[in-house]
Amino acid sequence: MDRGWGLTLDHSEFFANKPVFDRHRSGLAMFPSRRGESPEHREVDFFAEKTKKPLVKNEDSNPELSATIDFDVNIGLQLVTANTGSDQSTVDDGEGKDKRAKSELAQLQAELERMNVENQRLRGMLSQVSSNHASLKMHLMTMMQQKASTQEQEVIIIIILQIDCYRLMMAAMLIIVNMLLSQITEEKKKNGGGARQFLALAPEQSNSVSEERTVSGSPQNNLDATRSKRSGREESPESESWAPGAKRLNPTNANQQSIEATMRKARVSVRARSEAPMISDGCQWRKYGQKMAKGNPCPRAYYRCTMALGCPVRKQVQRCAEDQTILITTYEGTHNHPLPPAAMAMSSTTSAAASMLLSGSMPSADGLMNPNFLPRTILPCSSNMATISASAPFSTVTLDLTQSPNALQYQRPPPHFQVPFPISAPPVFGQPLYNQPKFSGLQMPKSANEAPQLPAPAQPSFTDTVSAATAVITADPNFTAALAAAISSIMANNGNHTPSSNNDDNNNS
DNA sequence: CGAGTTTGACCTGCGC
DNA sequence: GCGCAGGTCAAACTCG
Repeated sequence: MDRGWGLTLDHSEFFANKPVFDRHRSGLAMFPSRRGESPEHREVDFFAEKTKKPLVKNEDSNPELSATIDFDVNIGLQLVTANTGSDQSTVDDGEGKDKRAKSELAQLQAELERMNVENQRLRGMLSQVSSNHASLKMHLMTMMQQKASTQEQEVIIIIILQIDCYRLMMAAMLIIVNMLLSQITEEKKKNGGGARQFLALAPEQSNSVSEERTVSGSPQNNLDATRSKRSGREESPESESWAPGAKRLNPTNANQQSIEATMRKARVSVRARSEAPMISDGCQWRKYGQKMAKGNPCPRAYYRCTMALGCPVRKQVQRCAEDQTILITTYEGTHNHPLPPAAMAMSSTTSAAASMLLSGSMPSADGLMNPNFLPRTILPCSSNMATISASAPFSTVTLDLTQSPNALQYQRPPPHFQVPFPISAPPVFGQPLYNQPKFSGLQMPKSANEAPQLPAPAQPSFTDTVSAATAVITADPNFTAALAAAISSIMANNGNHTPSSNNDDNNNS
């Protein structure tokens, strides 16, 4: 069955005042599935109301600018990735299987062609957006420095930042298409059955494939069986999520556990400078072990979440061997309980990143999720800021928050490191940018009536300031989390068109 | 006394 | 099969 992938970037919702860390609300809101709407609503006019207005008075004189402003993007991909109709194939006889396999193959080929087309389109669009973005930005800055009033300057700053954000979101979409494309190509190479293997990765799918994989006596199963013998704790229902190798063959559990087994393999590593022994991420942790790791004089500490009984989330904390001021925190698993606001962003980031890896079908995702691709694609203008990388064999997404030289000077200096989570005021997408606490460095006015405090000569130049503000956004874990959550929402939407039945972690993140 | 930490032992996976 | 490294367990310990 086809499922609307919902890669529609609705302008009004994009600016809606919604927290972006709630995948049910904001994540989906950022990329709502609009299957019932008319085609014109599926189109994205990036700067429809905001920038087509004559905020820039002489835009007509700049063809590049006009081109940018009139840039329409239709990203309603209509990608077909689900296979609810073929779920019963595993119980069919051989002939039925053949027919079904051929049908699926044909479907995949058609899908591949469609995605190739979309991929090319998106690449072209991204290239055009990037190019136009640069010239528009330069043009705006020139204007601002020359003749704009202070109020216009304020508006221009916001426009510039929003343009940056749009561009980043578009890059993220391109990544998604690339990932799917890569997956399908890979599975096609492997031939027939692989298609369903890929499709089965999505949550709430039919159980046949996952069940097969779970039933097989994997080493993980043996491990868990052994552990269950050793410790009664692991046999509690809550603990089964942490022991993903299924002990029972209940189809739903088997499927869920198979997914969780994969999720468990996905890790999210956060690198941040901190003098504190552990970053404060809003969760309660209990240390359960410590080990000396090879090649690192600093011990690695093992923590598990104690906010709920049987919460499967664990984390490892270790200082970087090369630079011991850098604290590396690696998260694993998804919380099975409500989180305090302070913990939501990190949880959202980790679960979203895990979802990215999950839907990326590790082996085939290597080409796309290599350490260079994501940073350059998602954060082309701030590659030295927050970076995301994926590395084999542990499928780890790394958020590197350590290299944030100038821009982060504008943030408040953290006396005790804490990942900042102004949940009620998510950056970029929800509220006016100048209301964001992070923008204190910009010295923006609190309201439009106030005269903005222009940078004094002794302060950084305006160009620096805008770059800094942009960098702050992109380096902000909230932005990263928002972006990851958005991607994750799309992934989840792809695999499951009944959001109400989605994973529990959606409620928590 | 309960909750959290420490630490040595144990188990598993993996490379040789 | 063996040894190594990573990960986990659980008894002993500490602290409020």
